[in-house]
Amino acid sequence: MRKIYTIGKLSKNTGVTVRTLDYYDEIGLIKPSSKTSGGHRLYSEDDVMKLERVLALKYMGFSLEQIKDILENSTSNWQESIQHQLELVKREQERLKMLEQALLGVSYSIEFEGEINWPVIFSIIQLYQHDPGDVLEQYKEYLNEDEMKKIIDMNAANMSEEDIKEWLKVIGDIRNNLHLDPNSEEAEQLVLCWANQADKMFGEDEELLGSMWEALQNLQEGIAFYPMDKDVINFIKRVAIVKRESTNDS
Amino acid sequence: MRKIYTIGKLSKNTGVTVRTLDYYDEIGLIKPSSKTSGGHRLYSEDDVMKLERVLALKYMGFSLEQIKDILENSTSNWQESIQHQLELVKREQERLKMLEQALLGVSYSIEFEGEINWPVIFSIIQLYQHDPGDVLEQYKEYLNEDEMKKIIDMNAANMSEEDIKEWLKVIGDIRNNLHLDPNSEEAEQLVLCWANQADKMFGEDEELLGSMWEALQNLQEGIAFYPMDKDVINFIKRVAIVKRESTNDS
DNA sequence: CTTGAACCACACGTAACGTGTTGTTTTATA
DNA sequence: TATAAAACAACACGTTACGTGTGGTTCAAG
Repeated sequence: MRKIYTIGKLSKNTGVTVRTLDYYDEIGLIKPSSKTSGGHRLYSEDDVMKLERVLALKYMGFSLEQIKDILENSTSNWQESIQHQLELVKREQERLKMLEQALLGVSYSIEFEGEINWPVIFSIIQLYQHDPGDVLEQYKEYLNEDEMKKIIDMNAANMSEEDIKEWLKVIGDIRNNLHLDPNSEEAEQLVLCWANQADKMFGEDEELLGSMWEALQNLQEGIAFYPMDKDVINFIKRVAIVKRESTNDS
Repeated sequence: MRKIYTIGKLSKNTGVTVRTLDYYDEIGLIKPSSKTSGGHRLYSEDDVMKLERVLALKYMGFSLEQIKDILENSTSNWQESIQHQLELVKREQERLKMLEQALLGVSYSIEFEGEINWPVIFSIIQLYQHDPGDVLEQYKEYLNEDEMKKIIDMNAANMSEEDIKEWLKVIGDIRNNLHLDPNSEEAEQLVLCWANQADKMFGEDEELLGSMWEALQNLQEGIAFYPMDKDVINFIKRVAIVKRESTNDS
């Protein structure tokens, strides 16, 4: 009752294309165990089993060369191979997480600026090109471990879609009005909005806000808290100084 | 003060290989804006800017063809492209999550069976080849919405590494002793261990355990709760029946 | 024995370059 | 200014896992 399949039947049964079987034969991965006198390939059930194993390993992300190696060398260390694959998968997941964040950032940036702002995009990408832990590395002079953790958590989970949009809108408004006189009403209004939003995000943790602000001020370039760049920070600083002075005067 | 770069200088400044710039020139993505009389390529600052944009888009996961299209057609819809990329990234993340689970499953399987058990591997892969929601689809006759959710949560988070290993060990033990007489002491002991572990996992929710058990019994093939297959389930069932009868007898 | 379907073998194409070769241009040094 | 060294251009082939297409051959049904 041993079944024998022609390449076409095998293809239909497994969903693998004839060309693929052709290729596997060509690279010596799955050679049919017999042939007709005319040269047509005949696959035994053993061959079918091997094909299924190949497909399983392929699904697991191994290359055909690795699969060949694994199936031929019975001495090969399975656990090692699989742990290696797991490592790769985990790294790729990390990369994709970063990438998703970056894409979201770019999307927000376009939505709120109305056009492509390349420097911002570069900054975002630069920001996400390293590990998530490394992103805050630049602030380590100003923030302690505890504060860093809080900020990471805040970025990841605590902020809702709405919060993010609000935050971006506020900063977008500031970016569009960098030319405003720091003494003007409008400028003060903008910074007030910003301060409110910042308070909302940082909650009651005034100390954290203070440390963060100090860190931001000393930033040389790049963006800090997503779309805030040096220009925005300087604008806020200028307006704040003006306000403090006028408060002192009165 | 307009700077002009030879291909080598540009390569050093941007970290892009000469061959890559060569290729970008060849496919018309970045053509140098001038050349020396001898035919050497000279890149202007505009070219450098374009290169940086290309690199940014490449990081975002676009193909060179898409990039060409995006940069050439200023009418192109950025948001659409980025949302599309986001979709791709999310799908890929889903896939990798599944893959990670499958690899973990295979790893556990090898660890506890000591060798490669291909049917188990096939089952695992089959199990994770669909959406996570679809996995439990086959039980929908026996489980209600609520119960399904509980099980999904349990699989994902509630089980620690230790729990999983315990669970696998228990089932591995049963698999290795399927030949035991259902009346024997050893068999009873094995099933007792299994029941304890199941209780631990399902907590006090006896009802859920009941529904699940019913679902498992009616399973035709494949694996249900990771490494439990029909053989294991039948073994447990047989032992349980023997035990119940002997309890009734006494 | 014919005919249509299945099959084999071969070739070229894909994406984004890496690697290597040969011949030419530029640059630095004597 | 002559020459050697470095940089460069242009081309070709290789990579992965097949898809697509072609022409000739074999198989299975009638």
